[in-house]
Amino acid sequence: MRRTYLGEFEEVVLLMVAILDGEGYGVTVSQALEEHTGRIVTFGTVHNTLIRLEEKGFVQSELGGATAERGGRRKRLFRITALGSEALQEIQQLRQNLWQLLPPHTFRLGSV
Amino acid sequence: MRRTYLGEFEEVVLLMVAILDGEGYGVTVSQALEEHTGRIVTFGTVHNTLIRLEEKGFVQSELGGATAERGGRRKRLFRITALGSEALQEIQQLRQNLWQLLPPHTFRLGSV
DNA sequence: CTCATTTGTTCGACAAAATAGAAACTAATA
DNA sequence: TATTAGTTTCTATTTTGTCGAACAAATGAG
Repeated sequence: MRRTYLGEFEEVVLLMVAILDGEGYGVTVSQALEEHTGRIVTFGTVHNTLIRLEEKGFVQSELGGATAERGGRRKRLFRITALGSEALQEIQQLRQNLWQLLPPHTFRLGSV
Repeated sequence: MRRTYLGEFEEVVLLMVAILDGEGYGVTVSQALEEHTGRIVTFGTVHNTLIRLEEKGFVQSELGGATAERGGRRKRLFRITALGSEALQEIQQLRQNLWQLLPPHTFRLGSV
């Protein structure tokens, strides 16, 4: 099946990583996700997705240095790769094109 | 997993159904898909997705009348429902908002 | 110095979606 | 009426999406 596409959730998470611009890790991504999309998911969910994105080469991660804050394990910070932003652009472009092709009445009230 | 979101592929297929404007069924949707996205999938793949979309209430189907063509079983024609077009708009709107938040340098050459 | 607490990460499991391939139907026509 | 082209449906497998809990490290309190 050799898929290379971005899944639905993967895409949103990738977008969040890009938005967080280097400050993204399990916790911040979950928060941003909730804040911007209203979607609530567990860390595990986010982290698994992050790992899968990394396997696909869409993000890169590294352990952050020791924090100054109280307690806490070292963060694994994620950032988007060139491949990742290409994938994002590609899929967005494709959808944009498809939207152009929609018959105008599709979104009139009471279309069904 | 109690999902209500549109999956990645589901969304593209839903878009195709809307574009085909009442003429969409297994074969035409696969063709349109290939034509517009370059993505090649089997009828079975498309049909399964169509059925799932119908279960979710995003499309509606009915059997077409007897064809005049050489043979062939009656077609099951699909069209998008109001709920379907709402879902489409909602997810597109959300992504549009997220794109606004992307830091400008995300798409500069050599960003990684 | 050691240990409970805090803040994170990772693992294991499983449901749903994506996908392929082939079987089963159906109706027009030779 | 047997053939056959055009479609739908069934079955099986891989990926994604999702959760819950186990595990790990840094710090401050005693």
